[in-house]
Amino acid sequence: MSGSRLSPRDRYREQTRAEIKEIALRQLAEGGTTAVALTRIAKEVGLSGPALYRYFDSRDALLTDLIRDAYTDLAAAVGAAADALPADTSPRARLRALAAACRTWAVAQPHRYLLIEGTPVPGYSAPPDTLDSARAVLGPFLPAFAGGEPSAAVRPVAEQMRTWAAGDAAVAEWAARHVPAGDEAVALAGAVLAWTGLHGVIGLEVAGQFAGMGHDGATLLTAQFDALADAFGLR
Amino acid sequence: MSGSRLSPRDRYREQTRAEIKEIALRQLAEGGTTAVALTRIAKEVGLSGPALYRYFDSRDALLTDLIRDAYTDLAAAVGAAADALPADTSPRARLRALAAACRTWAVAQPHRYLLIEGTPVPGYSAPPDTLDSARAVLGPFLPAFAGGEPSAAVRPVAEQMRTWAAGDAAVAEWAARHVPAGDEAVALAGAVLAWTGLHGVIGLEVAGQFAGMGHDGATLLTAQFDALADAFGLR
DNA sequence: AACAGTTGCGAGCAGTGCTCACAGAATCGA
DNA sequence: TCGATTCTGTGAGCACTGCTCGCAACTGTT
Repeated sequence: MSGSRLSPRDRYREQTRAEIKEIALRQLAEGGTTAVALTRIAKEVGLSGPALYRYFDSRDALLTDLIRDAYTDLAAAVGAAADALPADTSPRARLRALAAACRTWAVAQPHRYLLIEGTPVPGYSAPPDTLDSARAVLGPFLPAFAGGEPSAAVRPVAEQMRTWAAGDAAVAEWAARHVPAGDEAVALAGAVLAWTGLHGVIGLEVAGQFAGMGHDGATLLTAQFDALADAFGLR
Repeated sequence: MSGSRLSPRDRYREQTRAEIKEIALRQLAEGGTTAVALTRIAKEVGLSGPALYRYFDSRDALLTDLIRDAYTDLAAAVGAAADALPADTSPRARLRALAAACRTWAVAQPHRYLLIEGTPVPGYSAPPDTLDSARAVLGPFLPAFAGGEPSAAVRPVAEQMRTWAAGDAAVAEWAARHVPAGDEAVALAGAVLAWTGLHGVIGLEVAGQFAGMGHDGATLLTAQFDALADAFGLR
């Protein structure tokens, strides 16, 4: 109970865990989810098969850890982009910047984006903190929509958000932390539409669907978000 | 060389091929792509392991066939929805109807949507006719944007489409078939944005990301497409 | 020095995709 | 009708996967 916060044994343990995850990440980048093979990881790290199970309960546990890491990493990237903006940035410019940050992160490491937002792994069940992570990513988008005046097109969504926030305390608290009172429903609607807009462009681009076509994700994204800003009457 | 268009042998062959695909589809629905196991398919169809390779060159060949089927099926659904519309349908209503048809198809069989638009299978390379299939799905969207007047937000996309169509004859021909001359660039921009809009909502919904949240895909989709119609000045 | 906890290994099980050599049946040509 | 060719199916086998078990060794503490 005295002094040392981490025994040397635990230190070593964390180190090899990190090494395992690093190799797994490389395999993921090279061949997708199914290419993450415990046996090959073990061989590469200098261990032999079953020894890996001393560090991860199962292959799914490893992947879950990678998913969690990817989420927090993406949230950090978006958060950093938000913090880098001057205080007087227009909502429209803010949306553009955040969306671009999101896309840049995803395009730089497609496999990690596919890991968190792509096809769910066959049997896997999402870790409970996934919702929190998703909220952490979308949080910086919320204030951009505060004070927005939704057009007729997106007003039904805002209406739906109102009943959602009323029923889900965690969501209401999350919205309240980013947005002045009264604007929650509109901001939530904006965030959700930003989410789908992001995924629409990034998801297709990352999956390689734009390959050989004459359009790139960047202009599509800014167009999408400019249109979204228009729909919310943002300057 | 006379009469019969299909020898009894070929008939039987096509029949078992269909049976194999049917079972594969069921396995896909139950456990995702990785759950499609040739061995179990063989057992279920009453054959023994290697016999399946008389009908499909490899597991990838089977999946490719399923992908092709899903694409043509989706294209047929969208096409049918387009044909069912009265001639005087407004562009906005047309967009809504087509988007809804697309989503209905996807939500009814999520696994098949994930198969065509989800995470690419590890090593697999898309069949060359995938592009044609994607165009077949999006074709009915094109005429809705003819005569549209793109706002500043989406104008850059239209500009990009112009150079794209100029460089890709197949795309130009495809656009010309659905839209009067002169409107190609705008219509292409609309179609591509419709594509990303569709995938943004449907992809997330089908992947189960909306589970436990207070919003449903239908209102999100119509909102997205209403906003898109606004961005193109459609009535 | 003795004890417990941790870490690692080898063998083994069940499952996967896939290849091979071989046997039987269906089909076609003479 | 007979013979040859093609097609279809089988069992054995290879290499790989995730994962479990029992046993040995090594570490840190008492």
